[in-house]
Amino acid sequence: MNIYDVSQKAGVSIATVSRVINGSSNVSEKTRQKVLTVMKESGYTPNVFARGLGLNTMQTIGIMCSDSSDPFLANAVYYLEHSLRSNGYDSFLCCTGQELQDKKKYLKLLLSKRVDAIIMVGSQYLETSKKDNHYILDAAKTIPVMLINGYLAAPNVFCTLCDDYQAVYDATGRLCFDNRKQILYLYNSRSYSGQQKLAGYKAAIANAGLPADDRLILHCPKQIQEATAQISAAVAAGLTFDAVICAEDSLAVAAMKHCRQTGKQIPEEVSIIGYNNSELSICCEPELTTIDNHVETLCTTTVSNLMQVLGGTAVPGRTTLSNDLVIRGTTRNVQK
Amino acid sequence: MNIYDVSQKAGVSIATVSRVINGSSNVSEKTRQKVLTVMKESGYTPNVFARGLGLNTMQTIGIMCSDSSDPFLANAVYYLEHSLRSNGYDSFLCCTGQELQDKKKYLKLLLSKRVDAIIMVGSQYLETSKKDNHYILDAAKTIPVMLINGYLAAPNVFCTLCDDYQAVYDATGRLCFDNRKQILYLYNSRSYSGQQKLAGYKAAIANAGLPADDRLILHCPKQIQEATAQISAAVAAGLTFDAVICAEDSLAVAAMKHCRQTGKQIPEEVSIIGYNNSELSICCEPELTTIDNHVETLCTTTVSNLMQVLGGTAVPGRTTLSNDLVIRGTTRNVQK
DNA sequence: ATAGAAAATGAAAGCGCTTACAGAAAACAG
DNA sequence: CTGTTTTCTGTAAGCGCTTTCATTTTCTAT
Repeated sequence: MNIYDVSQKAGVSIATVSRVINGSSNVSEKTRQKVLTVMKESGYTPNVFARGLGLNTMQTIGIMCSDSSDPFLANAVYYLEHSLRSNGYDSFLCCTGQELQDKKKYLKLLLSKRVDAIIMVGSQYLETSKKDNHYILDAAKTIPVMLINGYLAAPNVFCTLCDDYQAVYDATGRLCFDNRKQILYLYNSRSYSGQQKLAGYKAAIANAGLPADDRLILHCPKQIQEATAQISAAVAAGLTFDAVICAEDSLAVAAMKHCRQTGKQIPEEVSIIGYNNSELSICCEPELTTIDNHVETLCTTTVSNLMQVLGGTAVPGRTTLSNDLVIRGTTRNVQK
Repeated sequence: MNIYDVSQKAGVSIATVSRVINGSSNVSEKTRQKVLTVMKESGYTPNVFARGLGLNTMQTIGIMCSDSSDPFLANAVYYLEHSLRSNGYDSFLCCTGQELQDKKKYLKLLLSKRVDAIIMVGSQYLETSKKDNHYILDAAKTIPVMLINGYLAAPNVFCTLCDDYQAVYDATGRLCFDNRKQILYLYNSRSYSGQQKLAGYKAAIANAGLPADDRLILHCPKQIQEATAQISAAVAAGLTFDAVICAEDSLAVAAMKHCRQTGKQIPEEVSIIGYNNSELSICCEPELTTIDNHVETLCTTTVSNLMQVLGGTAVPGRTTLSNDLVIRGTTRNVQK
């Protein structure tokens, strides 16, 4: 069943059928109805390939995500897909992993599939070396690139970020206000947003008049068990702390495990703050105080920006959204 | 840059270039190299639309998944994508949600995109009413449909399942062996695999000579907090138990929360077993004994079956894999 | 060398759709 | 009822690729 068959059944030319399919206004109402009826009755679906060949667009957006088993990213992908769909676009998901080479490969793949734009979710897509970001700029020469939680100033690249600096600054400030003196900072990624978070931490420490102590800044693996071991090793080597702020909820869970294993009471002796307000944060006991970065808003904003870009409307290169601190059971004020 | 340009630069006809692209054997080595060089130098990529038009295939598999934020499904999607990719196929992911209408819509969408096959991951795709599964059979008339964790006997439908019945039977048996007498069963989904699990539970209970008590079978929401509330409500209404076996890890976490809130010691007073061996299971304290259903194997097996189907090799309609019980800290033998 | 078989190549006809252009029908004014 | 617009419809030329079929080149065995 192709457009020709439809045109025959409806007694018109294929051009007219095509016009009906594409909603062209140059079709009389009577003809339109006739064609629509035939299409419905015969269950006709236009061939996407032929359509793509003619229009050179597939109404499809490529989504790149480093790891869909990361809860934050999985959620983001979910919201992105839905938001795109409700705007009439389909999506093409790639789970790229962390390797630069793979990212390049998948990006090329998406370009070869002729997607209309690319959304990269996760700051993992920004390499520390500027030269390594070149593959993104290359893609942006062809189609718009949307970056979630990363920032790259370049033409045709549009970024949506949450204000990680401010969020960590505020959260750390709260720990200081609660009279914590040795605030441990756990992080996993050195990405753009990772740097922002760290900067927020440092600024808050300085602002509270606490000494800057690099031993309190600990890089951890993402996996809970490994991270727990890392913390325990640091403690065995002399590290002490009375609060922890983490760049990810999973690290906060690791910190909680460590505390439980070593008998430190939460929140009496140690306050802990996570990041992402993920499912993990309400699995623990006590439940985790954490920073909510509003994944859904992040995603819908990105898609709405993208729609504007595709529609030819100008959009700022960077859109920043704010976060909230969700207070639960792992933080408490201590009397000095 | 199209195939014509390449053919000109290489001094051959477009037919020859096409043969090189498609790895046809009827090209002399010298010509092949010449063409390959030109393609590389000019960065040429074949246009997928034109290619699809000619070949009527896109080398793309549609993946349907009800909710990519579910850790089990997210993992599955990840493994599926990778496995497909390494077999030269791209994938097209749809997060359909639970609504039958949406599932139908997305399935239609995938068909209209001319995917070469469809993988449905999660038993959510099998409705209790047989008529509601008709949309799957319709799709199977056109392209192969692979079902993960669901079973539907139909031509061109191929199912990969883990042996949920046996897994729950064994796990429940172990609780019996540990002298537990009131084994609570928590489940969320009434899907095919959900039914299998429940049947395994009932059979084990019967086999151990314990009385069948429907009050011990509790349907819970998936969300941890809601599930916890549900359990607490049942307990307030008179429910007692000394062991819990769950159809999902999240329900086990909920059970643990309930126990902690009501002061029941795990595993001294209550044993708990989860399902999926997800990240959740090592977040809790003590860590959760759980059933590992080997997502990765499930996915690679499915893809490998699919490749055979696409290659024209016969494949059984059902492939069943076995599970393992991973013993951690939430189970213990009690002396009677 | 040469007939015959095998391998390599090219010309051209689609694949199903969009769209520029031209022509027909309808609408309108006088 | 004619001449002029305006609206609608059809014809045909692509879009970039695959593939059949015919043709040319190369190889093999005599």
